[in-house]
Amino acid sequence: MTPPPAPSDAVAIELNAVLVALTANQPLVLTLEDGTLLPSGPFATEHPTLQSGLRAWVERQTNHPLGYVEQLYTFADRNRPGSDGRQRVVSISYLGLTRERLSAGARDPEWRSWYRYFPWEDWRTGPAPLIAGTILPRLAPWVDAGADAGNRRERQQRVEVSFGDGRESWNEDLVLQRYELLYEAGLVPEAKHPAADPVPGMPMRHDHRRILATGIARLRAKIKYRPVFFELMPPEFTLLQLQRAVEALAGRPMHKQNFRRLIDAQGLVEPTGASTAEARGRPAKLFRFRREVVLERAVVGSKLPLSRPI
Amino acid sequence: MTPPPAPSDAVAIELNAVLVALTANQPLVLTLEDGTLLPSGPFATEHPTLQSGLRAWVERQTNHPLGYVEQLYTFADRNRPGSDGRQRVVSISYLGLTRERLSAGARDPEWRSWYRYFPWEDWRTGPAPLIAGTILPRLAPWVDAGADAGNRRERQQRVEVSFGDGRESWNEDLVLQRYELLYEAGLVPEAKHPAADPVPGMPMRHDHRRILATGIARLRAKIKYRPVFFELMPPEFTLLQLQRAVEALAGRPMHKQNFRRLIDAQGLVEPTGASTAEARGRPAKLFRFRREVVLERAVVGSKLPLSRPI
DNA sequence: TAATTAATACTCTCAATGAGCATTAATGAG
DNA sequence: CTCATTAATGCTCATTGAGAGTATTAATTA
Repeated sequence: MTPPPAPSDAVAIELNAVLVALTANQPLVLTLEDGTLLPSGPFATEHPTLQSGLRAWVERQTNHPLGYVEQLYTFADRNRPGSDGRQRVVSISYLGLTRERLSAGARDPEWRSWYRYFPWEDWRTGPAPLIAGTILPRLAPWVDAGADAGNRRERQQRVEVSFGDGRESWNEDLVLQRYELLYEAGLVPEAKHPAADPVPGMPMRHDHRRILATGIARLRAKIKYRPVFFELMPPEFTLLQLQRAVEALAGRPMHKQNFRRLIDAQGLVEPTGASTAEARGRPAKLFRFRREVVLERAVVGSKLPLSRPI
Repeated sequence: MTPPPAPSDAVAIELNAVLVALTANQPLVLTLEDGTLLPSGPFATEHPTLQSGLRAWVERQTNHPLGYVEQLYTFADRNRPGSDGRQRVVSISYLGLTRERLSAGARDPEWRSWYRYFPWEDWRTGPAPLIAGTILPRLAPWVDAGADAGNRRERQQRVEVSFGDGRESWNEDLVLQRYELLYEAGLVPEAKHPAADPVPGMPMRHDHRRILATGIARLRAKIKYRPVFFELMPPEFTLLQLQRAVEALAGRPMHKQNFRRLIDAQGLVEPTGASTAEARGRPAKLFRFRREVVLERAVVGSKLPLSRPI
């Protein structure tokens, strides 16, 4: 029962990073090689911890501090191609939020909107037409191709939960489930037996688009109970800019008055006193985040009918 | 910018498991070596994925299927003792839920209540007296020993967020934060410079108590939006047994009527028709879970002021 | 038949959420 | 100077869910 840990066969540790920034209301992710790869590199042994290794490596590359880092997932499911099959790759992926972007217009590395990879995830101007127009019709034959009635029912249910009906009942957190569904149905080029005519959305090499989906899903879930979007904003910003930023991440439009009510109720920001003089109309007041509240906001809501302890 | 992945120096992959079961309203965790270790073992290269490796290994040991598996965290922060310092250990930890327990009364492996390791986490019969009686008084000097006023304020805030005032405002999800706070304050034996007289609660070797805290925290958070406690219950159970099970995990008492209202509203269970004939009074009806709803229940609630997409 | 245990039936309050309508404020273009 | 333009506010309203409490009914066994 207690097998003493022994060295495995040859193993390479690889770090993958989903680095997110925001510019002009677009959620950006750092990519390499013409947008086909996420930044990744070997884990250098001189670093005491994985996070410090990642942080050092990213900051050296981008010349900007990494505001927030969070581990995403560890995969160990593939072998290094070209090796004799015993060289296993363990890839540990991270989500990182950063405020500034690298040299603009660079070709490699390049910041790209994540909606280029997941066009069906952008519901900011209403339901993504891609879903009702293309995805649901393409998924229908896959549902019908289920082995038996039970399998078909299960597939149907998965489609409904992930994509809804294409017009309402959209859950923006299910980014990974949606990608995996399309993968299984062979509708993305990365699939094992891809359809000749995949669904729109740029693919990536290896499992990098899957890792990106994991990162987006994690971030979308996180902003609901922790104000991590702090790390993506400039030091001063208007409330409308903040709203647009959250909308860019969540992929959904928000109700302006309610958004302000919420931000206000949580005491997340304070006015700097200054205003913008952007365009024609009334200038917007500038705000900054109140760093102090970050700690307080560790509180989360519960969905269980708790009793007050006696 | 794109360093080609290369094999690291010698690396050993180790799997750690937090295996949870429930008996007699106690949340149990599988331990080894007189309760000082979590089950762990090397990652065998013949397994295609990490999860299948863990699953196979656990099921071989316990002769019971593993109902639910979830990755917890990957640590790579220590070196194998006795090696030349280049042999790095990457430990990947998992949470697993299982329905049945291994041979009862066995000494090793042994199922133990997790509240032996974290006695302050059990608020089922009211605030854990340990907190107001011992922990808060012992943390006070640590707060006062902060380097400067700002540091002291930050420490004070961390104590308040993690432990509340010891009587109310308890957030049961912050298991890991609380353990880490005690660790930093030197109040657990595992700390780097432990106090001569640590706080009650059984320690573990290496960082295993930390991993256990991570698992408990994850499970407590999860049951609020996904009915994973399915996997811990016998095939048939009464609603009161179910309530006691959830209370055991959450470490808090619940309001009976509201608990039933919630279970009912979600359509999680259906009556089997049978009843128990346990003790004196009215027998309780037996229920079973409706497996069908697991998929549907992927829906989560949002805390952002979303607008209905146009 | 009474004690015992489990299960129900309701009610009430409070806070949060999603939504809508209307109005005020401060600019720059002309 | 005034007017279109953009941003910000002020309110109201309905609905829902959570937390809590009181009282009553049901089915057993000692």
